[in-house]
Amino acid sequence: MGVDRLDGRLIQLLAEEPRVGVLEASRRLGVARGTVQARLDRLQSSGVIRGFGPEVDPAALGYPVTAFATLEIKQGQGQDVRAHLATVPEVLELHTITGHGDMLCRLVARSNADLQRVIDRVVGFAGIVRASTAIVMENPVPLRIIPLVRQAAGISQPPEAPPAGDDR
Amino acid sequence: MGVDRLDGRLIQLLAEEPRVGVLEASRRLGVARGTVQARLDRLQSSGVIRGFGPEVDPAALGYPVTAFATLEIKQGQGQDVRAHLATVPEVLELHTITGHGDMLCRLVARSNADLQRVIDRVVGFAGIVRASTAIVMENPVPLRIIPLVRQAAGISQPPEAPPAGDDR
DNA sequence: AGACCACTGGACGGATTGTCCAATGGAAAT
DNA sequence: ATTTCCATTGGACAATCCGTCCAGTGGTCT
Repeated sequence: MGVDRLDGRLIQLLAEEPRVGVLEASRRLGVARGTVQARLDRLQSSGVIRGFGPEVDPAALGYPVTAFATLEIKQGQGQDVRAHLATVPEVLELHTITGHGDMLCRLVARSNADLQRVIDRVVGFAGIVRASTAIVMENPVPLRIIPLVRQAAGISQPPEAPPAGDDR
Repeated sequence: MGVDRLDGRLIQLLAEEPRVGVLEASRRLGVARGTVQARLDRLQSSGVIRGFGPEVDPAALGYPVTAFATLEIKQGQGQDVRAHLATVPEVLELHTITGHGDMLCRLVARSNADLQRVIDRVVGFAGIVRASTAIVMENPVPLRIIPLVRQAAGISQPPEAPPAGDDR
């Protein structure tokens, strides 16, 4: 039910060079094309790989400001608040977290000033008791999954950060 | 610099059905193939579309628990802490946020018990003064970008929840 | 008017895809 | 040890798509 090394290497390859097709992948991995196709089908049908949708950069769309808002919800208003937040385009994701009816959402805005507008729209809804916002300044580690895939597949982590002489 | 309606529709189409090729997309959108190719090239070179990497589900890899941890960093230890967190596979993303040397990171773990191990590894590093963790219970709005793309492209939002008048 | 640019519709060869097949290998079960 | 099961291999096939040219058209800006 997990992923083995070949799966791991395949996912890694696809992540690094999404353009490679099944045929090219089979050459890179040193296995038959049919094997790669079978693995890919299995990875997708088993849900490990959800899909290959385009990764859009909010900043390039004109929304360079990202922020995380913690919302305190009034008891019993959860459903309504979720529905409300789902209608706000600037809300990129929403989680319910441990705590007294708390939620955490990721927001984007055109500018710091615009963020105020977004927040007003987000919290301008009955059921939201309080909100605290944290603006993102830097993103040292962008959303990634490869290191986890490698670990799950039993592939040793790449010598990226480790200082000393790397490739030689 | 932005995206127009055609760009928006193209991105939306690619997000809904990643399998469609350039040719099929041109048919769906009602434009010439060359146009789609030109738009795609522009969207990618301009950075709006970063790529088409596989979307991997951590849960399917055996990491069904997600959590957000807010870390308070000791002055001047930022770089070291970042390097440290970057080596932890379970750290899916890391942000520096407003506040006194605060950071916010997304973690995953094999179980609630395993989360303790992950947190210990994360905070087990000089420079991290304090950490508070919030476990994700539900994810009402999974990471999405289409609504924002539609807004940026000037496409009216889909009539999903609100059947009649918008927000009134 | 002229220049510029995006889009169109078409063409080309090369490459890839989805889908079959039989044969091989190893591992688990009997 | 023998059988069974399954993943992998290497090959084949037609159909399709890709990357890349091209000339013609329409709209827009100078």
